[in-house]
Formats: sequence, C-alpha cells, structure tokens
Amino acid sequence: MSDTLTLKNARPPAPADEHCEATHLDEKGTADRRRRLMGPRAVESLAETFRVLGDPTRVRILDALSGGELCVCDIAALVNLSESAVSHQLRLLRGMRLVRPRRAGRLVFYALDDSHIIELLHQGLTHVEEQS
Amino acid sequence: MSDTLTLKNARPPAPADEHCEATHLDEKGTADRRRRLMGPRAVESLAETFRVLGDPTRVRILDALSGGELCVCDIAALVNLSESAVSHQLRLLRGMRLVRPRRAGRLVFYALDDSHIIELLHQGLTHVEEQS
DNA sequence: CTAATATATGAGCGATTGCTCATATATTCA
DNA sequence: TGAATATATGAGCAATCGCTCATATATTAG
Repeated sequence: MSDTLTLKNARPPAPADEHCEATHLDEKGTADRRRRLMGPRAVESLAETFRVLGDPTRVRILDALSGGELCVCDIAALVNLSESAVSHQLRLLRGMRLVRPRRAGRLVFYALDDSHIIELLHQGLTHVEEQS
Repeated sequence: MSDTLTLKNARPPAPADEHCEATHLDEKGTADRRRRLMGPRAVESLAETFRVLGDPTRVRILDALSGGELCVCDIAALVNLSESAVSHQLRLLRGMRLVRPRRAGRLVFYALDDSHIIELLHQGLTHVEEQS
C-alpha cells in the first residue's frame, strides 16, 4: 500500500499558519505525518469506490448479482424498484466496471465483473455484524 | 404470486409487482434468489458504513488519524481544510463511533475508535491499487 | 414493414451533502 | 473578571444524488 505522495513539487497552499497559532505537533512532526498520508489520487479513487457501495440500492443490486447473473427486470423485481431506476444504477456500476452486461435477445443479463467488490461488501458486512 | 416482501417500502407509486411480462427466472428461482438476499437492516447499515468512507475528506481524516491521535487544528492543517469543516466531519464520525475525542486543555485530540474501519479502508486501497 | 417487449437514457424534481460564515461554548491566562 | 484561543454548531447555499416520467433504442414476432 505504499502510495507515493505526489505532493512534493506542488506543495499544498500551506495555509497551515492560519489555523491555530501553531500546529501542536512540532513542525517536523507535522511534516512526518504529512509524508505518511495517502496521495490525492489514492484518496479520490478509494472514496469513489466506497461511495458506490454507500447506497442501499446498489448494495442490494450487487448482493442480488452475487448469486449469479440476472436480467434487468429480474433485478428490478428482486430489489423491488422500477426497471428504470435499476437501469440507471446499472449504468453507473457498468461505468465503474463493477458489473458486465450480456445480451440475450431482448434481455440483458448483468453479472458481477469485480469479485474484489463483493469481498469488500462481505468484509463490511462482518464489520457491521460485529458492532456492539 | 403473492410477493412476500420483507421490505417495508413506502413509495408513492408502487411499481413493485409487474415488471416485464414475467420474471425470466421461474417463480421458484426468483423465490430462492430472494431468500438469499441480505435483510433490509443489514443492507442499510452496510450502506451507511460505506457511505461514511465514500467521501475524500473523511478518508483523509481517517487516514491522518491512522498514524495516531491529532488535535482538530492539526487535522485541519494535514488535510488542508478549514477547522470548521473538519469539526463538522468529526462530529459525524464521532456520532458513528469511528473516532473518539480526548480533551487536553483547549485542545481536543481525536483518535480512531474503530480499527475495523481502517482495515476496511486498507482493503479498499489494495483493491483500488490492483485495478488495471 | 408494424407491433410488442426489454432496456437505456435525458430532463428534471425533491432530498441530501459538504462547505462557509457567523456565532456559541469551553478552557486558559493575565 | 475579561481577553484570547480552540473547538462546536446552526443556518444557508451550491452541488450532487436517486428517483420518476417520458422517450429513444434494440430485438423479436407476425
């Protein structure tokens, strides 16, 4: 997970002096901590990934697909939503390469295209279940 | 075709019953698949958990805190955001028991209160890095 | 061809989000 | 006590989200 921070040349605008009187880490401490932060690119794509999983409808769709491919209308029936709403969400998931379509006549079957995502979902689930 | 929904969903129009002419799984298949779906409670809390991680600012804050506790103004300096914005986000994270405050004079130091969340973050990160 | 069916998509709406700004609260120190 | 500092919070605004509705496209049947 060594994510190289690309912030070296483009030093952050450094309004750091306008926060509290001085940071309460010494300057070296702050620099050290800053050096260990994830890079902006990693932060963005990580947040984007989680944002996709952060909606109940998409969780339901992915969960439904985890049992095998389904056509749009069956997904809609399973998650109890309009086919249009499902289609919009599938477009998003398709755009992020999380699901993959397969045409079969008039029907389009969707399947998971990224098993890691389902692992993440399941790990999140065990976390949720472990909560006191 | 009594559609026994475990979902209590109060939506103004109820397009729930008929989608395409018939589902393209047979009725038994649909029922089986439905039976394997996550329950509404799990879906909601799972999505909520991921939603918290689905914002770059919160990812940065949690990442910063993964190196040890920090006071609000140092967090603000590290993530390069106003202290007010940081405080608002900390309130959210505090409400979800993801971070914990410790007062020290005028300063309030925040620390991670849920190591599982950081595990999730790191697992998400390895997923993101594995992407083609 | 036309009609019917399954899916995709654009517009637009109400709700939510993440920020800023102003202000309130808490703590220390003179 | 009163000024100064660190954090918290309420209001409000622009942007985004997830849906519905209308419509477009693709495929099959007659």
